[in-house]
Amino acid sequence: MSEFKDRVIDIIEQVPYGKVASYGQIAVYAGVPRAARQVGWILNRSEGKLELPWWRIVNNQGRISIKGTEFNSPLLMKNLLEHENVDVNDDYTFDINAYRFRPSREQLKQWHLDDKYIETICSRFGI
DNA sequence: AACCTGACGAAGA
DNA sequence: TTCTTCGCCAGGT
Repeated sequence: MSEFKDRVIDIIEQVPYGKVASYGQIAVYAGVPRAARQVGWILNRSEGKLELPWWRIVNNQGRISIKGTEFNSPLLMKNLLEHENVDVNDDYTFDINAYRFRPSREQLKQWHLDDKYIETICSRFGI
């Protein structure tokens, strides 16, 4: 779990300004396709402790789905995204595909994933 | 120990 | 299209 967590954190740090990635996307890049839930768990538990662009990680439906803690809230997340020119609707939805982070093949290779797996990802996300 | 609950999401039915 | 199931797995009760 520790290795997976390290990978998740490393990848999230690389989601650029003005872009977003889904929990499932991060899980895929970290090498465990169905661990979206763990990604959410890691973010939830690391809030306030790590310097991560946590507001750029959203659900795959294009909706802000956090509940909110003393460190964050859906509104704060919305404001941070809008500050990066991501157009978020009042109901916390937005066009995720318009802003989705699409790593290059070079970037995917950097995350120590085997070539076959990378091909699967590329075809799935159209890279 | 058993069971529940998530900042999730793909696959079936 | 909407609803359920299940993978994933740490923490709480």
